[in-house]
Amino acid sequence: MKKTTIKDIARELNVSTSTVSRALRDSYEIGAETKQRVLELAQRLDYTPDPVALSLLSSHSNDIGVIVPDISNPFFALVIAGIEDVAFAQGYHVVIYQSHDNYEREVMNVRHIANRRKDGMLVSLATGTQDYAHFKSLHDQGFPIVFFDRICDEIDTHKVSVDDFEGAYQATEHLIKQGCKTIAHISGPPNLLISRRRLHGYRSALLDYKIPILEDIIMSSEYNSPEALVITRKLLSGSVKVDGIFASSDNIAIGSHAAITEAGLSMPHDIALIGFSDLPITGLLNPPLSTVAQPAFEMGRSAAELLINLIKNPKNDRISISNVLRTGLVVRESSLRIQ
Amino acid sequence: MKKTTIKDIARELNVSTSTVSRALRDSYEIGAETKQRVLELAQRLDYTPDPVALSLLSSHSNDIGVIVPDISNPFFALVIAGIEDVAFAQGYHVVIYQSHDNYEREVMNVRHIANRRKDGMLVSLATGTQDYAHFKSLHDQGFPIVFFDRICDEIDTHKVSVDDFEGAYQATEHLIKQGCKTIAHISGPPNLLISRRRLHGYRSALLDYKIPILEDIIMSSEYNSPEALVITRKLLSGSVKVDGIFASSDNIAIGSHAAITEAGLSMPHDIALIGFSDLPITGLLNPPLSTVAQPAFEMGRSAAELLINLIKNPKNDRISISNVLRTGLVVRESSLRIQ
DNA sequence: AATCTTAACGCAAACGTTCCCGAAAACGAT
DNA sequence: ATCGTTTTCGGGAACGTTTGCGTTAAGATT
Repeated sequence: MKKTTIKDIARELNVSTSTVSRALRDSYEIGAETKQRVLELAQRLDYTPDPVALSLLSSHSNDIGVIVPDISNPFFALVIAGIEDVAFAQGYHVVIYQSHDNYEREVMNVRHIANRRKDGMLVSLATGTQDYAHFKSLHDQGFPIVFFDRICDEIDTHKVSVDDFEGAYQATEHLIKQGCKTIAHISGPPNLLISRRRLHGYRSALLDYKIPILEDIIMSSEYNSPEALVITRKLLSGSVKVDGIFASSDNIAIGSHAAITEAGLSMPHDIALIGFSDLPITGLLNPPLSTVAQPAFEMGRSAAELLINLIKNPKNDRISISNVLRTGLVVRESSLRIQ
Repeated sequence: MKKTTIKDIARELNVSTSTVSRALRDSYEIGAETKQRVLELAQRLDYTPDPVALSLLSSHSNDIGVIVPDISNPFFALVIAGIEDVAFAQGYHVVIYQSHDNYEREVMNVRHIANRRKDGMLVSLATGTQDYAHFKSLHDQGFPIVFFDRICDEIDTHKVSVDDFEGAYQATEHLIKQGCKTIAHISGPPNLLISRRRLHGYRSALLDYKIPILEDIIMSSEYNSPEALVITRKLLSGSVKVDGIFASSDNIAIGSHAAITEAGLSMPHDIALIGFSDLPITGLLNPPLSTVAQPAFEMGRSAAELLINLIKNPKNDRISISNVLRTGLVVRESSLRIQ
């Protein structure tokens, strides 16, 4: 029971493969009767064109690659859902790759995507990536690339992100307005642009409200809960007594949440806590976690739209669009002191 | 700056493509000097063989496909990590597909995998799947398939799962030993084998301990938190007062956790709660969630090993291995009444 | 010197398609 | 009857590889 090919149909009908090919594509230069017979037999034999052969011939595959650090992060899972939403509608298939925040893996993923003739790629950078040559060379050859969330300034292509500065500013400002006097920040890895921008927003808010910035209570963690738990323990056992924490992501905030509870402190009374992203679980914590909503699904949609546009109009190479999505403050009990 | 092919090398060196091909594969029938020159130029031109052409020729791709309902479920993310672990080491690349618990999507994914000449596939079934024809026909043609976690009895191939019955039995028994008298169960979708097996374990435990089974407090939910939250609300507002809940998965338990907290009830005092899977977040909840540990990573490893073995030895078609992994009870505060 | 090995390489088919060029009928028009 | 037009189709190259088989020239064997 081998897969039926165009040749099988041709042989059976005593016509050439070119005729079959044309008939299947409903070409005008094939007679109505022949067309009919081909279509019928193709139907009966359950013929589907071979994507690999097509790929070899045309140098494209109708699938797009997506590289994310980690699919278990619900934020990325949601972005991917958004990507699939528009890609699917446009007939593209999306192939997911994980870098595991590892530079070498990212390079391998990029190679795989290019070698397999994917039509384009969407990428959110790995924490470890400092060198962008693997993207640069492809981009210079005209390969469509769009960055999202964890973007970089070094490559001139379309990007979609949120206003990290603004979101961080609002979160910090919110804590200030709730009466917090000593607000700590647990940042992400410093080489990630989003980490720096959120840190910047935090600093600016404190500055604007004339609150002294204490470097001792600005810590850094990877974007995951277990490490954030450890870091927060360290923060809480430090010499400075904090009454508010702005975490650079929800995963970090979840770790902090556990550390605060563990230390027997109450939220928001002893410490007000706010995260970043609005992951689905945050509302289910006890107390529910305040956060900055990030339109993950929409980000995926936008990135996919930009990419597909890039694929279909390679000429538009010149102008690079940077789509900056708006964030929204989501206040829940973990930071709500004043009703 | 096109990709360099074997032809480019051949032309440059005034040899035939076959010579280049053989030289690159270090064939004995190529002279030492020629081999040297080819290797050198290939190096300099950064030649890499085209996987698509190879695929067309040899009918395999060195990729394996993985279909899961939802990558944002940390359990599946962990399984995939396990799969990647062994696949990577054996030179295979894993391509991830999501069925979104939708039958049609699953069928599409299967088609895509078969059409792209993937070497094999690993699948955890979608909730909606009742018909297995799309797997059956491929399997009959000798295509390597291994099921994991959400397996089905209808297809005779390798499978990896945990002892759902045993895990559920232990969880229920644990609640009984903690003094719970009225234990509810929130099950998963009934057409999933794992749901039925866990339900069965629950029933058996109650039976063995001579506790009456109340059908009114056996509810069913999809495997996600938001729906479980709603279902649990309904359970709590019912006429039967429960003092223990065994949830069929951690995602369900997280929803129940939120509902219990929301209702002003305390865990484990008013209600003892236990889930299934031991997702990373469960330990960070307040109070921490008891659960049944499921060796997700190991499950992925085992499934991948079975699949790769199947790929490399197509003859072993006959005997189908069912690897049943052991579960482990993880007792945390949400169910710990007796110290 | 005639024949046999062996080493070293080229030809061409094959994988499944598409598509550019013809080319053979059929048909009117002159 | 001759000549352009359509209409309808086939041949073959191309995409990038691998591989079975044929070929050539040198060296070894008798």
